[in-house]
Amino acid sequence: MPKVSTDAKKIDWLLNRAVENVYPSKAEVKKLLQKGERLTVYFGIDPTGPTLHLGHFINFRRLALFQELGHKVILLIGDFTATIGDPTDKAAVRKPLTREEVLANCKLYKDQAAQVLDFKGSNAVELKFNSEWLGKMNFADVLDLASHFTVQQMLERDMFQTRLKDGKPIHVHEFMYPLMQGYDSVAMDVDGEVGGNDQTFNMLAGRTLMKQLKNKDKFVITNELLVDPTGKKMGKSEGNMIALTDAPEDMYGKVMSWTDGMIVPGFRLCTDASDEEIKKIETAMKKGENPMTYKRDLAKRVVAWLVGEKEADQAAEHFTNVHQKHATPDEIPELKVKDRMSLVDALVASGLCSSKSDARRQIEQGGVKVDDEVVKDPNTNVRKGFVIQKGKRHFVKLV
RNA sequence: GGGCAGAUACCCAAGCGGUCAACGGGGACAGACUGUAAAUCUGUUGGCUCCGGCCUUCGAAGGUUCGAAUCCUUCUCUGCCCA
Repeated sequence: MPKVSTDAKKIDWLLNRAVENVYPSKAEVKKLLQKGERLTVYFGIDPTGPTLHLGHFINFRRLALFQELGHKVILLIGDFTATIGDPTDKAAVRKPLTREEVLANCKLYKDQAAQVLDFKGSNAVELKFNSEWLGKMNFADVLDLASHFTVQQMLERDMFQTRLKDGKPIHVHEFMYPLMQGYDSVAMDVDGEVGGNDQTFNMLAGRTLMKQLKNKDKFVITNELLVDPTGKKMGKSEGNMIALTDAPEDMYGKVMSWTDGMIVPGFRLCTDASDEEIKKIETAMKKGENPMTYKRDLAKRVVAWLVGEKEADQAAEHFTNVHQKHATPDEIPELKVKDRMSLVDALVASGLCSSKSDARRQIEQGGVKVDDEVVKDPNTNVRKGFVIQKGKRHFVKLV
């Protein structure tokens, strides 16, 4: 049995760094952690996509620290839940995945998570699947679970309210999701859970069930979400959420494309920078210092964290060359061609443009370069050896 | 079960017999500018084209009409109200 540490600094970090809320309260959880008893904490992943992303890793950071302190950490794969479809944060119903899809997605998670969590040793992170208990429940069990909540409680959720207001459908099975997630806590008999702020409702359902079924006060720590504080752009644009399978240059680039307002939250959520350091950055930018410098620093740290130092350096260099100096990148995608073909066809064949019409438009608007020269005639022909560029950052070489 | 509304491009959302490939917003792409792929401004955003046009789209299938996203019928799905 690993020894449990009560390191004040670490506990402080756990409860404050990038934390949105702590239930029942920071003070109580702090007291609990200071007792030095070994606790069980978990984080649930909804296996709807094939890869983990930055959002998961933000939670892993907190888990890793729990692990470091000697607590038992469970990584739960919501393989059962994913077949139902989680309504969280979606205006519409998410379509359920098939079992096969879910299992395929799960496959790589462990490897990806191993980047920051320890799956070996005496205090290894335990991987669990909620189909283990949820798959065994019968209708009577489900009814019993459901009896612990009221429809009004379910409807409290923001997004249900929104949908009601907008006249959008709310399906009955969507009420089941918090129940299932809540029951996970009971089945694993955990002491606490961490998760994104957007999961608060589901996690609190677990608290309710835990109290009623096991008379246990499960704690919940919710993370800040990585969004622009002005709320302007990020809410829905998870499009530039960084996936673990992204190339390091892409990760770097995605951070650079975050709005300036995300720099400070980014440091708080994704780096080990001390609070003082972050404060300094904040004031410096307020005084008018170029945010780009800090964003580049952040981008590099994020890549280093997710992939490695070396890759981070390379990604930074790549960015300087391609985006700031506008140099042609060293490695550009290649397209095999017979000999000569029309520029339009080449653009479509390489995937740079989605259709011939699109290609023509791009050319006519001056968005296409061949061997560094803007080409405005859509009837231009190209042949082997030419480098075609669309916009600032899309290249293809004909070979 | 009854009544009433609705289904439009990637998303939201106008249009309600011809001038509709379909207003506007978001997103995306491009251009200018810059501090970067930020912000701002501008343009583009169904497909094909011998650049004359041609073809396919407005929940589905039929119908009326010289002509339909627009009118009619049936069907599917959704919301609201009543029971």
